[in-house]
Amino acid sequence: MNAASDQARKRAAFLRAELERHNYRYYALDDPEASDAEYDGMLRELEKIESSYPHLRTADSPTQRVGEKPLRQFGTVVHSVPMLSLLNAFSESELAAFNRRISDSGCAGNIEYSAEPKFDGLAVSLRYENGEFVRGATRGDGASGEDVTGNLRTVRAIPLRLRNGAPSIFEIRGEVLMFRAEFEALNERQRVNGEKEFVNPRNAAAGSLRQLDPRVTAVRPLRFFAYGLGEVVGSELPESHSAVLDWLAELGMPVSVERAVVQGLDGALRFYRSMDSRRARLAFDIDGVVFKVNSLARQQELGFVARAPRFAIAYKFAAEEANTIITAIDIQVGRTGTLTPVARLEPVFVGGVTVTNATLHNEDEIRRKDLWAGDTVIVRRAGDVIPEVVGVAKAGPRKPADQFVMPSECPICKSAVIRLDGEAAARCSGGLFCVAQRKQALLHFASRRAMDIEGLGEKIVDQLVDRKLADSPADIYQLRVKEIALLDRLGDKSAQNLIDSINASRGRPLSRFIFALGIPGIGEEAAKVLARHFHSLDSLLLADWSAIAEEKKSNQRANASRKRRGEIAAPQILEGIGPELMASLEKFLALAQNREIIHALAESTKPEEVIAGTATVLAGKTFVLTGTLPNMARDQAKEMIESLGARVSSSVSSKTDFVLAGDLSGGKLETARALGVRIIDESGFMELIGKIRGGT
DNA sequence: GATCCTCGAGTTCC
DNA sequence: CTCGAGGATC
Repeated sequence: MNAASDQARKRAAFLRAELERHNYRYYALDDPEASDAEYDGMLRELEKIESSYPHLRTADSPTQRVGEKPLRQFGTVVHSVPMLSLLNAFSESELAAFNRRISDSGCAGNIEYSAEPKFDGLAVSLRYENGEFVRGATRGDGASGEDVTGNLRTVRAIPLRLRNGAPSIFEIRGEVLMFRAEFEALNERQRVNGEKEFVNPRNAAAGSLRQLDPRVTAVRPLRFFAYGLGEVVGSELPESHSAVLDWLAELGMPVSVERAVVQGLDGALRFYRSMDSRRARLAFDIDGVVFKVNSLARQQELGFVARAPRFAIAYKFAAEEANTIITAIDIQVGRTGTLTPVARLEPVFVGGVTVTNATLHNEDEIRRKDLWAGDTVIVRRAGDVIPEVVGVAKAGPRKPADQFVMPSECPICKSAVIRLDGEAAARCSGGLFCVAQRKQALLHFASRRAMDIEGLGEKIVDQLVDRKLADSPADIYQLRVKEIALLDRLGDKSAQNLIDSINASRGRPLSRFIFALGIPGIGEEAAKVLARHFHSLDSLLLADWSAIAEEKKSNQRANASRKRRGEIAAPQILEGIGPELMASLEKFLALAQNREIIHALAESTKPEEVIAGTATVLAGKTFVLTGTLPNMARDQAKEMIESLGARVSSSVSSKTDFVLAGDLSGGKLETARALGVRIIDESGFMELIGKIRGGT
């Protein structure tokens, strides 16, 4: 090796070490030593050396952070140790309950917790082999995520090489996020370049990390903080979680300086309050704090529930509230003619998004909260998603016209508005005469759970109805490519796609067809019951409702006496369909207009009739689903359960046999725990059905 | 007649 | 997700 090359090698090694040291000071210690210009100077010098002596270029060189070639799509990484989710607490009493559960499991005195802020970013896993960063992945469903190594390589807060003493295999779990100030600056650049701005730092971080082109990620100001470990080979673990964090910091990982060790519930509450009050002054968004039992030995004893550790909890901050002005209270007309008042709001940024509309449910609700147009109101995002008007912060001018009055005629079709005694909702009496109801009926017909016609959304339905191309669902099947292609923003290609999906919807199961008709009170469940009972559309149309009502009554009486004698009850006729729903069916099916539509639809769609015969492996069991399952869609799970003869219900009660949980928190789980209902996760479910199938 | 359980309907934003 | 109302049950 010649002298020049040897010198270059030394210089390159020096520059690399210096650059990583500056990254460390900047991102991990928040104590920069070099100026940006000095840093850039060193980086350019290193690039020059590496281009003159390509063999000196190493994978962990800071020059490799600029971003590789764009990918077609991300690969999948199976996490060697699953990335779990956390139990949540939303109130002091829930946190106290968590603390009590830990004490009750045999822990005398105050429990020591490691406390950290809960970053509002994206969880990722970083894998280091012999100290070198080799792979990074998103959390995904916890079991496997997307391979975003190329993107994470560009994040300067993530060391490409750990300091000496790193275990041979070392997986670090942490959060990728964006600082608020850097997010603002990014948005400013986006604005200047005429590109789309991001709503909040979280979305910006998520969007940047999921870029297929790492060169884009490279110019986004992403940060990283570590908070835990995955797979570790080649080293003993420290005794406590706080020691793990200290260890990560020593190895050069950014770890939040806000971390602390607290004693017992009181200490935890103090930490929570202090973070809550300092929240606005932090450089980044947090949505709560996380407490973990500090002793790793105790953690191991406590183990896991479903997919969350029992030793940790996220105590979330109360939903953020904001004040804004109601500019107007409008009326929306639903599928069944329900008139729903909606508050139009002066756009306000709350809970991470800009809110402009909020439902006010009904007239009584408006009276109860005493809302007038022009009032300044408090808005929050209830249950994390749906905007809710909490109440009046300051009354507006309140001119007589500002008070909400439910109109006496439908704002769309001018038909009379009727509010039945004891009902909360006011309804337009126009039926299919009302354009709004016709449009909603079409949308419902095409919706995913009904006939599932992809591409037939609001925009298209509006135009089809306004241009008199379709009045009822039956007309959809008569549409021609030529007609659709004339609609705004639709060419021949999209028109053909729409026709294809309309054709694909022919022959759907009878239950979907019945549901799609949109008979008041007949939802998915009732539609299934009807399909199973009548088997065909013809027999449903011929049904003699008063006879069925009679038969049902006598069946119920017979069952009651069987029960008294301790016998097993016979299956109930049309279970869940009582007098009201029968009346609704009778009325709907008697209308000549509806019958015409149904006959025309039956002609073009030929719904698949139901052949009797049911599986019974899980007969009589009731399941409730909650959260997202790692490997199957909710609907899939539901179908599977039903095909095995069990029922899927939407809320947990003492009659529930199993709660199949994907996530680890939420009302359904709380109820299930309180009632002692068995909670299983996806793998538990697979085991269960395997066992039952195998055992019978 | 009361109570518990379930389902249906409406809803927001990206 | 939440509310309200219908249905089942005692």
